[in-house]
Formats: sequence, C-alpha cells, structure tokens
Amino acid sequence: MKDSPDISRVASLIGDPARANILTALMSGKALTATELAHEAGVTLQTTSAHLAKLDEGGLIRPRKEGRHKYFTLASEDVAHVLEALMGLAAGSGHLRHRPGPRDPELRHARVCYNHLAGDMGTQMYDSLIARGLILHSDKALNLTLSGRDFFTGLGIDLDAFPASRSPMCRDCLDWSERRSHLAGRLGRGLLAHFESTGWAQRIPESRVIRFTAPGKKSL
Amino acid sequence: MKDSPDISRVASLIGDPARANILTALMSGKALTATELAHEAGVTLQTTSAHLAKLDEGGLIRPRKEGRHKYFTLASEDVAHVLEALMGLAAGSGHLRHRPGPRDPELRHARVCYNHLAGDMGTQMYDSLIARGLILHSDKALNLTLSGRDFFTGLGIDLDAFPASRSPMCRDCLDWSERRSHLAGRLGRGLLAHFESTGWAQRIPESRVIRFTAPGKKSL
DNA sequence: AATATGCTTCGTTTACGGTCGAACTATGAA
DNA sequence: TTCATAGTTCGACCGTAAACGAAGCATATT
Repeated sequence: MKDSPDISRVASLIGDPARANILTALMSGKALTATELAHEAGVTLQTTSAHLAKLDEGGLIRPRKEGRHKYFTLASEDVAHVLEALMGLAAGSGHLRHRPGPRDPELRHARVCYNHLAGDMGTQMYDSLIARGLILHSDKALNLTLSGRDFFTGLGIDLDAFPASRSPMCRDCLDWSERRSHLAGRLGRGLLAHFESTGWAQRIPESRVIRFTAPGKKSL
Repeated sequence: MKDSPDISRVASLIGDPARANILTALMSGKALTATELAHEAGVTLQTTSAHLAKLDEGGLIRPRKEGRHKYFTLASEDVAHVLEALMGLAAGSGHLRHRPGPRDPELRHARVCYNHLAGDMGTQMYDSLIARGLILHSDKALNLTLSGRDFFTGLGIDLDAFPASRSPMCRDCLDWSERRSHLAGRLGRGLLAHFESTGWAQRIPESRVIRFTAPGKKSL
C-alpha cells in the first residue's frame, strides 16, 4: 500500500500560494533574501520566515548566510525541472487566471529558467545546437561533442572554469510555453552568462524576461 | 508580479495525502473505479467522491462512465510525467518514510509507469533501442526510425493499429529510481502490452510491479 | 556603547478544507 | 416491482496551518 515515495509532502509544500510565489521567484536563478521573497510572496516577513524554514526542511531550497542577510536559491536543478513541469500542467489545464498581460508574450519569447535560457529563443538555440552537431543525445543523456567543445572555447567560453558540481554539463529541460526541450545544465547556465557579459542579452529586473539586443540576435 | 502560470492550484491538488494515493494508484495506467480508489486512498467513499470531483475539475484525471461504474484514469501523459518527477524529488530529499520493504527492490527493477515499462528494465530497454538505432533523438523529441519500424512490425506489433491519439509515438520519461530516461508514448504502451500478451511479462495485481518470465528475459 | 537593520520565535486568531454519517439518485439484478 | 450495489449531495464537525503583532536575537554601522 505504501510502495512509492511520498509525493504529497513535496506537493503540499508547493501547494501553498505564498510558497509557490517564492519558488517561482527563485526560478530566475538569482539568490534572493528573505525580505525580497516576502515582497514577492505578498506576505509579511514573519510568515515568510516560517515558509522558508519549511521549504528548507523539505529540501526544496538552500539557504546561504552572508553577513546579516540570508540568501536563498533552489536546491537543485531537479526542483526547477519539477516546477517547470507543473507550470506546463497549470498552463494547459485551464485556470490560467493571469490574463495575458503585456509582458506575457515576452515571457514566452525568452525568459530565464533557473539561470539558463528558456522560451522560444531557448528551444530554437537547442535545436540549432543539435542540428550542427555540437551537442548529442547519447544513451542516457545529453552530451557535448568534441566539435562542440571547440566551438564554445572558440567563442571565449572556458568550459573547465565551470564549478565542477555534480550537476551534468548538459541537460534538457522542457518548456511550459513551447512544450519542447531547451538546454539546461552547466553549459546552459554558462551560455546565458556569456550572453549577458558580452551584452547580447540582458535580464529585465523584477521579472524573468530576457531581452536580446541587436548584436545579440545575429548569434543564431 | 503574476506572470507565470499558477502552480499552487495543481500542486495543492496533489498535496493532499488521500489524493496523492489516488494519483499514485492511477500511475499503473489501469482505469479504476471510485470504490477501488477509495480503498487505495484509505478513506470512505464519500470523501473519495469529493476528491475525485476536484481532481477532475483540476484536469488531472478523466472520468468514464461505464454502466453503473465510473472509471478514472490520469488525464494525460503529462500528468504522469509530473508525478514521476515529484517522486524523484520525494525519494531524493530524505523523508522516504516507506522503509524498503520486500516489494521495493522489485519496484526498482521493473514497474509500470502509466502503462509503459519503467525501472531498471525500462532504462535498459531504452538504451538498447537507442544503441541499435531503432529510435532516434531528433530535434525536439524521440522519433521512430525506418529500421525501427521494420523491427517492431517483424516482432508482430502493428504500429498503425494504435489509436491515433494526439500523444506522440515516442516520448521519454524519467525514472525516480534510476534517474534516467525510459521509453513512454504510444510505442512504450504498445511494447508493454505486447510483452504481456506474449507471456513474457505479467503485472502483479494490487501493485505496480512487473515480473518477467524466463522466456521474456531473452528479449534483450 | 548605541542604534539600525535583517531575520526568528512566540502566542493568538481565524479560516479553509478534509472527514464522515445520513439521506438521496441511478443503474443493474432477481 | 423489489432489492442491491455504485456513486453523489448535504450538513456538521474538527484539525491543521496560514497569517500577523509583538517581542527577542544577531549582525552590521555610527
């Protein structure tokens, strides 16, 4: 009767509106403080503190103390993956009670999904990388090819400089808006960081929208 | 402030223990009646009826009236995908309060995940199919190759006989136990059905365990 | 030291939702 | 028709947890 992992614990954590807002805000990949998250969630700091404690205890977020601030990030890419999948369901199954405001088309076009590029631009880039043989779907997961390695180093991206965390180099993540894969993983994060540092793209503050500049559009 | 789809609605639906049990039971892919689900969930029929109404209203399950019975199934593969992803989080993030009972290793070895094969056997089969060039990762998704088409028809599986639903022919779905991809989609369902009809495998009643017979093990 | 800022803990209130008993509807069997 | 089984609806109860005010720590800044 109790054979599968206990879904309801995690799901009920995400199920509270305030906590869902917190997690959605953290999908940007930026580390946010408790007060910032309180503002995002629309509740006071006290209740936010309680929520953050529960999310931490549930393993969904990871705290980091820095001076008198406490920064929070999502605990892993798996969490981000689950959240995107849930957004897909929520967007599909009616109940999209956010009327398509002015920023919505921009969100579908290009947005940040836990520090990598998502939306229409994200899936286009993913397709292009596959078509040019720079990344490859091997047995189990996505892998970087040799020519891909050359390509990215030629672009001025130092692949070995990435922190050697346990997260894979390449990973696919599916969009709730496009319902197709885009590139995640260390390479996905590195690419977006590169776009920003070269001025090809910039994040719009207080949202997940990414806007590409004119020179940035020629990269495809 | 309200730019992404509303996650909390869906998540809170899954967040209730009784409903989570119901959804987990439906992961077997079999259509179950309200009373069966009530038994699964451990609550009375009245409350189950309320839960089922909410799950239906939320678009997670789909009812089907058959005589005086009412059968329920998951609404789509996307729902199953989200549930598996949640199981992955729940299994990873501590709190696996189901002590590894006798059936647990069997579950990790081979189980049914919304009518297709999952677990160790599932990912092995997936890898083997890819390695032999029978299915291919193209731009966006998984595709059946021509040689794959021949192979399966040679095996006695009539691909065109599958109901031409909107769900894709091939699809990858990731395991909570193996943390790797296995084959889903119409082909995945068809293969498992084929295994059962030829006597290579059989489902263990009242669980998601699949047990392979001796002749079935030679198929790899 | 003194003050300010960021966050946590405590205690209380409040409200929402899960639960079941009992009565009602619907479909099938005798 | 009558009885039985499957499911729904209603109403009331109850528990839990979300929310905030107020006070308590902790880490800066002056």
